[in-house]
Amino acid sequence: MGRKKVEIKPIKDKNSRQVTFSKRRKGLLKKAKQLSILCDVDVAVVVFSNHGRLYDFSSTNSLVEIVRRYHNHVEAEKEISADVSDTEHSKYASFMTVGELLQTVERRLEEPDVDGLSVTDLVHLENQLQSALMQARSRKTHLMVEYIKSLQEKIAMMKKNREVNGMASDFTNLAPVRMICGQQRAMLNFL
Amino acid sequence: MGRKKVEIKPIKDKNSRQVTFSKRRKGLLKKAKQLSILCDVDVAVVVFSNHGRLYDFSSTNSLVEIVRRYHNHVEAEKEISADVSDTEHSKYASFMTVGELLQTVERRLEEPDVDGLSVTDLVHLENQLQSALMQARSRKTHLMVEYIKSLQEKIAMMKKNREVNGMASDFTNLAPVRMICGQQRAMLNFL
DNA sequence: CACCCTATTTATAATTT
DNA sequence: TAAATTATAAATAGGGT
Repeated sequence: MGRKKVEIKPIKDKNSRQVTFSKRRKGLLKKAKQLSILCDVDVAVVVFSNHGRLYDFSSTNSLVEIVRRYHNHVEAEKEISADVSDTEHSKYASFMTVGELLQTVERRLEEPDVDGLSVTDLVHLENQLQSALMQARSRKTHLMVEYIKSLQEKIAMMKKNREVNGMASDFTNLAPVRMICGQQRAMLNFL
Repeated sequence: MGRKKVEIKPIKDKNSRQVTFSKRRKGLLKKAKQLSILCDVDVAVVVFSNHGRLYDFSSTNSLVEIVRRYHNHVEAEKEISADVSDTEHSKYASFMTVGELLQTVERRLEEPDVDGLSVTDLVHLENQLQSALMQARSRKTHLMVEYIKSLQEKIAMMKKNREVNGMASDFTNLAPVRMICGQQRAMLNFL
């Protein structure tokens, strides 16, 4: 809607792209606000300029709230049938290790290219780093669970030895050692 | 842009509100797509109808990705000065317990009101439930850490007793029991 | 509801300042 | 280089099916 019809394809000219971005971004956020008011619904819009700047609108106080609802929605729809950690693991198993990742980053940052890294490159790197974070998040629960298991085993062995030696123990009436496994573990990961 | 100018205020008539919602939602998502293509930027839009249906657009594969970037952005801007778990705790300390919450929900759901709960009520309940989830999330790390500590203490005591009785032990050369505290704990919560 | 129709308003591309 | 203007394209309100 302007002096002439424009095709919806990437605008090459850097300058007019910036102008269009500014105008249409403003328009989009305005429309979002109108929709939320007119129809009494929750709307969130997030825009990342390719220079990393963030523009957003949210009908509720914080966008985080809508994001949470989105997550709930998505999570609720994917069956919680399988072990969450296993799912996550297979999903991210093919990514680089954190070590490899850091090496890649360092290598890239040393490249003496004209303008350094392209936006596309940076986006790719960011995604790789994010994947590594996902791995870490998944492994957190795994490691804690394993550590707990090893401690439980130690205790079991010590108790056994003690019994063999026929000694009274103050520890037998402590709360029973519950194993953490399966569903419980999936729950921990989910949280 | 229609037969007459409309004020931007909640549409009372249920029917025309639904029609407007449908039209403008479609328009908003279209604009979002155009912006992302024309200006080569990442855009995400999320709309929740007040009947809980979700409509969204994302320029990348998954909206989750943009959400992650949003979180990164926000997290990067708030100083990570204080202990994460303490921050979360104080932030949600005043909310109801999960038990109280469930009672409230049950009570509300039994109300024989005209149309049951109002949208506003449901949104409020949802937020309360979400807050409870946040509490749970924060407590997960806390509980696991406490459990680990108790196991470590048990082991320490057993070792001590054993030494008093002058008995040789296979366990003294096991990996030393490391305490999880402070920064490590904040890190676990963050992940 | 999900379309069509079309008078009008709104958004915005090109142009000027 | 950005801000204001203007001519035109696009979105959509209200009405019908």
